[in-house]
Amino acid sequence: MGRAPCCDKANVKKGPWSPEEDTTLKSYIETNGTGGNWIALPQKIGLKRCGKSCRLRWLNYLRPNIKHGGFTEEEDNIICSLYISIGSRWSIIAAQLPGRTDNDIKNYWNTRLKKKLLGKRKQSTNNTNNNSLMMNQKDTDENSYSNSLSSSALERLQLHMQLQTLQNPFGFYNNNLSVWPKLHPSQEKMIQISLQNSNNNTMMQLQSAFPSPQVECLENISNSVPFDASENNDNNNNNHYGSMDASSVAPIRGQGVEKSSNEGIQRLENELDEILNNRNIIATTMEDEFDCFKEMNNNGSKDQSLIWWSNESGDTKSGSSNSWDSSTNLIQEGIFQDYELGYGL
DNA sequence: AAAATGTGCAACCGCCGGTCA
DNA sequence: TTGACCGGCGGTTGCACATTT
Repeated sequence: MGRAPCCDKANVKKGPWSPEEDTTLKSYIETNGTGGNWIALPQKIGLKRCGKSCRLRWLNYLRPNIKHGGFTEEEDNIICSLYISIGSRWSIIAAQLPGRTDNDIKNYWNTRLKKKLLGKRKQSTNNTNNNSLMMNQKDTDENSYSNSLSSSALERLQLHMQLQTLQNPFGFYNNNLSVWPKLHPSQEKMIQISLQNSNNNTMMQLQSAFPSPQVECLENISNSVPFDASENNDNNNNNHYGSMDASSVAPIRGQGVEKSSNEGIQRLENELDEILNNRNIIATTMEDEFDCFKEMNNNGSKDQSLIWWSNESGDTKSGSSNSWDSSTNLIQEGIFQDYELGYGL
């Protein structure tokens, strides 16, 4: 049996809001607040709207200091960075961008930013390989691969690799540590835990598929340093969420989110296996994707686009701790903490 | 000029977790 | 402890407008 609807759908208005409705809602909330009950609010003020609809309208449009459009490159970078790190958790991403709503960022990502980074993939593939039967086979394989991997994970993997390629287009799997986006310690920990919980061949497979000092480093870590779960608790007590909205750091919920550590680890393992199994497909298609970066490279934006992936000081010895822009470092701590919590790690 | 196609974005939908009686 | 209610979230849809054919 389904859940009862939040309102009488037959008697509520849907669709675009009129200026009169906006005025009514805005003036009431500015004067009285929401009253702590969105469901009851429309009845109070005589709006034939669902409470949820009122809430959404207020949060996404009527609320003061809302910015629409005109995303800056810095905002682009933040969005990309966080998307790769935590996926489509728009509320958390929005919390890092004052004046932006999760809906706005989500739309911006889906309609522009994602295409900017990934969207030319198909076109470039076709241009480069017009008459190649092998490429037709490759495309088929790639599509199959794409379908098999969750779109979020796939996009993040692609972005990860494309950013790497941008910095060093002549060596996909070279051993230059500075090329690899450095992992946050918590990310390393996640990988470490997932590997500890899988068979010992997994790290060898990872190193084989993506040979890099970073993976090698992770291998060493996993062999020598047991993970101390209490560290997470310490982090929890230190308010590493920074300026993040308290509502944004609730445990992960919703579709596709694991409810136990075993499920989380299992998913990590599964996605890693799929990545490894399809390594060759990815490797051959990466070359077709070079021009995906040209747009990001224009206007001297390359450095800015990648500043949060590289160590500004030029120190390439550390594989983990200096990869994040200092202004958001504490916030990132919180984000990954949240990520860990979401995976039950 | 008209039709087809693409794009951007506001709004809706359904699910989930927290709260409280 | 349980279940209803509510807020919040991410995914998706639908429509207006822009661009291309």
